[in-house]
Amino acid sequence: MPRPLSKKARNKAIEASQMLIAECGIEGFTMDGVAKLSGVAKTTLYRHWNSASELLVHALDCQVERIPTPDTGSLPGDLFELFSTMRAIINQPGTRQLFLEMASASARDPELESVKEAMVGERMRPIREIVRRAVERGEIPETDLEVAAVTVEGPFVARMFMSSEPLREDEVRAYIDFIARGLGVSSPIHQPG
Amino acid sequence: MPRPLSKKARNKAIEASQMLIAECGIEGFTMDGVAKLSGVAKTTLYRHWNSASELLVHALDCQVERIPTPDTGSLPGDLFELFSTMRAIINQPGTRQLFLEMASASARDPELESVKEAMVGERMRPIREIVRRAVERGEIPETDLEVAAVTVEGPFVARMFMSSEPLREDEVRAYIDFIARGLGVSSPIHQPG
Amino acid sequence: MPRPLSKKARNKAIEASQMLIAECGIEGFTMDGVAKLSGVAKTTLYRHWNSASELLVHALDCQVERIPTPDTGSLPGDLFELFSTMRAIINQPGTRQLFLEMASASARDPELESVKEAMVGERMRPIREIVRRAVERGEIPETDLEVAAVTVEGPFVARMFMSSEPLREDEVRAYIDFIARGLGVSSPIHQPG
Amino acid sequence: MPRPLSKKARNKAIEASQMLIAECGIEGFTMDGVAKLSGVAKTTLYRHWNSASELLVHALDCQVERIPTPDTGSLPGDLFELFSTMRAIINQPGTRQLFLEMASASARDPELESVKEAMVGERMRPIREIVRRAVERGEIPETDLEVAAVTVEGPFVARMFMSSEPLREDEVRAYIDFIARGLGVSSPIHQPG
DNA sequence: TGTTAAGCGAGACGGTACGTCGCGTCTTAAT
DNA sequence: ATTAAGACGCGACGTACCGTCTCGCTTAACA
Repeated sequence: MPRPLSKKARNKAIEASQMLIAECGIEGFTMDGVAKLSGVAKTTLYRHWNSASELLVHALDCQVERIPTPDTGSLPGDLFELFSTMRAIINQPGTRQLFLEMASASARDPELESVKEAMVGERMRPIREIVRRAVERGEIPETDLEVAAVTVEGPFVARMFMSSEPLREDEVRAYIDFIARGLGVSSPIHQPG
Repeated sequence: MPRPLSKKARNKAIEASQMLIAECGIEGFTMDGVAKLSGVAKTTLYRHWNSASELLVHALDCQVERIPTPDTGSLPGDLFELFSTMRAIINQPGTRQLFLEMASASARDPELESVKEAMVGERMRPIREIVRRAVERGEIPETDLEVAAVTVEGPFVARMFMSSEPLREDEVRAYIDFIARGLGVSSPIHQPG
Repeated sequence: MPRPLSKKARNKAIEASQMLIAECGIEGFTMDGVAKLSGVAKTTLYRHWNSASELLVHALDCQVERIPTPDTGSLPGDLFELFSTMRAIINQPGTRQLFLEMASASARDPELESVKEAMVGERMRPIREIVRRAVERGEIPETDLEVAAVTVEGPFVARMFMSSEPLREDEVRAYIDFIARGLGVSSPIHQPG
Repeated sequence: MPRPLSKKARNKAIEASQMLIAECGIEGFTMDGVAKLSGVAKTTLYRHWNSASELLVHALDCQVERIPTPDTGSLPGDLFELFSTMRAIINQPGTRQLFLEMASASARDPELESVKEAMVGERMRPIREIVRRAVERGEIPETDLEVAAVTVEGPFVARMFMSSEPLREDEVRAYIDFIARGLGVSSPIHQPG
């Protein structure tokens, strides 16, 4: 019966958060700052998000684009398509920070686990889908989808985790070659030179 | 010309820092905390390190475990050996969190980047060595060592990133199977079915 | 033409206010608290009273106990009777605190002055009456009733102000002896020694 | 060994508090306000005083002058002297508030009890002294000093408690007459018109 | 006997102050 | 002259009430 949490306040807050992050970096992100910049009262911010880092994560999350699941008919094709998109996104400023931020925040605060779950799930959904279809097509042997998803995304996650350098296309190709072989796919796409 | 900065204070501070990190995580690391725990005055801490994160970095840096590089004669054997050690380390309570926090902290604070680099590098060194030897033995075709290291590490990093469940041995085996195939190894240690 | 402000809500609010004050003191009195405890919406509270202190005042005002004026035929007898009742009230847990908080709150907030006036007035009325009758009986010389009331009340107020110890009966007797002499009464009820 | 709480900060804070109270009333007294006005950090304020009301009480306390103990040779004389001074002080703005504030604060917070004790004790010391000397001189019969002090100050405390009107000289005279008779002193000072 | 304007519950909202925590600097006394 | 101890200015944190607002729902007086 009462008013629901207003989308207006919510959006103003998120927008202000993103502006603040853009201007001052993650370091400069502040609840007081967001409140002042957005015109949304601090109290209200805390009504919508439980902590500063929760809003931070959310604001970053909203900046990251959704990835469509490609369907080229072959596993390597799908992977190449997917990771090309992914590469563009990962190389956007802030994306890497989002993932790392979120990972550590959720490790610290169990309440954030579900948020992370959703975010990670959303990002990893296409991979699972691609692998599932490849199995259905008989392109690769039956596998535990979960393990497969982890192995497929593995190199990308590791790369992101370890280096802040932008991901190059040739790296993507190399990873896909590797993954395809690992999954036992018949014809890798590898096109040298 | 007066007394130089004392090593005693320095060591007490580092030790206390490590204890604090172990107990409370990176989040719980505090100059006041270190001062109180170590008995070294805050003034002194700032004389030795210029900021909180500098000391944090240093303390973590001193803590990076040297993982011995196994040498069983076969790539899968080496990997299994290595990741068994790794698994023990990763499954220690707090390790996962430390890694994740490290990651996000370093994304925020460029000063931390160097330590993360060191921690990551230390983990990567044995992998590079193992792959290099496998190539020398003719067990696998020539590869870019850097890419290989990332692909090998990949599933483990991704697993750690995604799930807080302890890593099981059978998962390690599955990942190694996958990696071995991905690297083009002739005879994997373990055939499914 | 529409519906008038409902007495039901009004009464629930007042009752809840009194409960809140009884439990948490004036300090603990809160519009949110009253709303929650009474089930009356904050909106409604503000429709009935213009501010928190207005409701507080009203609730306290409704609570002022009517102390019966004793009539034993002698001034000391009347006083003893009156202050025995008073003693019982003052020694109730919370009463002292309520009075003191009332006093300071009214010093801060002029809106509360009127309630305090009411509370004080109600306490003074029997005293004035008792003294008036004593004068009529010729028991004591003519006096300014206002001054007399203050002097009679004096020791009890001061006692309450200074000490949180419960008021003992022998103290009451001592004060009454003193007061009776001060008022010039012929035969005190109680000779020391 | 470390720096003691600095008197400079302390004094600046008290002064600012008094200015704030003078300008905005007790209602307008605020820790943030004091911090801003004084240039003393809020943290430091809380290092010196445990709460806003503790500083408030202290600041008010510092505004109240110390009362010298008169020694005219007779009880009524001493009382008249004392209460004339007292009257001047009580009629100063803030004094009444101080007493009431302090009383309720100490009733609420046991930690303040000692502060109140000190303040009240300081104020009541002259009364006890005066009565003690009157007993020594044989001017009045032996009495329990504590009870005597309460009865003497009674009317004044009650007056202060009950009314915010300034205390008039004729009231003081009336109270002293009353007190003198109550204590059984031989020759009241009463000088009609 | 509807109609309808107001009362009502729930609680979100913009504010302001609270009291706490960590940072990095400073001051003091004691080695 | 370095140290231990810790006070200091700063500024963010997350919480508590305030008094206002916006919702649907209910209800009593009028038409």
